[in-house]
Amino acid sequence: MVILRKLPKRTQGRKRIEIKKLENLNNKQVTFSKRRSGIFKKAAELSVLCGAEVGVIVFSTAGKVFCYGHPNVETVLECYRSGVAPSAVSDDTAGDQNPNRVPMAVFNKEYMEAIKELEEQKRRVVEVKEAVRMKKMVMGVVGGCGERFWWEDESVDLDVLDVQEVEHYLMSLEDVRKKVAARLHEVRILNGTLAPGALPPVPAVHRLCHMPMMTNGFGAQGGQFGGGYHGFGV
Amino acid sequence: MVILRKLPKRTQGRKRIEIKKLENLNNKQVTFSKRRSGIFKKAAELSVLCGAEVGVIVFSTAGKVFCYGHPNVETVLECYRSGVAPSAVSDDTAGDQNPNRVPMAVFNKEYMEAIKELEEQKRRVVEVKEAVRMKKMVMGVVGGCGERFWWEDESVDLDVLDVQEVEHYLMSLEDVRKKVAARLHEVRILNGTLAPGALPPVPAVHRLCHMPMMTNGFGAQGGQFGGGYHGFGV
DNA sequence: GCGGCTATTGTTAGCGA
DNA sequence: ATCGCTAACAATAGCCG
Repeated sequence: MVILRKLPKRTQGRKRIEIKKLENLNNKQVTFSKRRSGIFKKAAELSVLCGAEVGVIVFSTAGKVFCYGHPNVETVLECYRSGVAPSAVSDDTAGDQNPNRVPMAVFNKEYMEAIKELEEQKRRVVEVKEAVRMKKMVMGVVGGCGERFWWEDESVDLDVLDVQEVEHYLMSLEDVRKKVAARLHEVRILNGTLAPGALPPVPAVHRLCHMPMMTNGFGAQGGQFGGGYHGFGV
Repeated sequence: MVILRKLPKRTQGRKRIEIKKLENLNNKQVTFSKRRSGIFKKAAELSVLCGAEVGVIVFSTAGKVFCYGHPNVETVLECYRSGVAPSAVSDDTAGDQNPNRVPMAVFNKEYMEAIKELEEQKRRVVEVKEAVRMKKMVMGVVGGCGERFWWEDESVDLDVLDVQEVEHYLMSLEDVRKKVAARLHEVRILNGTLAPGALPPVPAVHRLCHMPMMTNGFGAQGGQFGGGYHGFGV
């Protein structure tokens, strides 16, 4: 006969806590991390279950920002500011919902965006030129890719890539970054511009307020989920 | 002796559901309402427990907007947009954390803007093409660029290589990498490939900010929370 | 639409590595 | 800071008003 002995509890298990400021720093950080991802998960589920657009922004006391958004944070924020529902812009998965859902509005919205974009292009010409120059330079270290940066290639479509491919893509990106970083270091040293430890000043080259569009590659059109989650670290 | 009889179950209780688009309209609406308030409550708890600033925006498929924010939505959004850390101004509970975060906020703001711009380069290539095509169609005339776009012309001066430009692209590259990493993380979370509590592969974040508050409550029992919640139809 | 009701699933506090 | 574990707690699916 097998004797079953009650094993001593390995943990106390969850305990109820009051909803008040956590004083213990470590505890607070752990809780922040767990609950934050919990909220993001909930947000993702809500967007999938109900076809809702969701945007979540969280600032930690340490000053870090975390955000989640479906289809992506910027789109949701922009829609909030403009008062235009994201669904009117691109999402069309809800065909069963409201078939005659103001197609005109959709058209108008896209049209407006197209016009805006076109106008932006003019101002962007200068920047593109700079990009071309950069390409020439970077190709020296990265290896020629023809007329464009390889990451600008249309064939690079995140939606189609499976996880492994994305991982590879990631590593490649990191690799390129390192190479460029190395190249930059060389240039700076040669120029005597190098300032140890100093963060590079960002030229106020790009200042445009580009209207977020649903064509975003990180959005979710491809799969059943969309949504982007990211934080910005220094 | 008291005889306990098992009463017939009054309800089936909760049932597990798949996280996929709810087809039943009524069901979807109910779920949307319940889960939405659930998220708001979670957000409120997070802000109280961890002193975090949280902003949540939700669009229903019907086009209604609901939001919650601590201290309030606008503040959080403004913070996000500007990259300014309110915590540096008002709340100082985190003084032990990161004394030198204010100057970074300024840097981050410009950095973010620059990054956003580059992030869209890939998409823009396609858009530029379309824009040019549109122009041709609409105007019926075009200043011939041959097979290439004017901005691809070799005559573009390559001699001037500004270090700042290199730095800019370097940072942009890094960000692209982060974005991809974030996307991968998202896919993994939704696929269940990643543990629920897992954090993004990216050293997530930074943008500084912080500043508590809150006004109403959704889960705000006892007026312990502040935070603002409101929705408005479109 | 909202709120109440369970039975059940899902989340997470506390601990350790 | 993240990860796994586990028991306890909290959210909620499906119903009924």
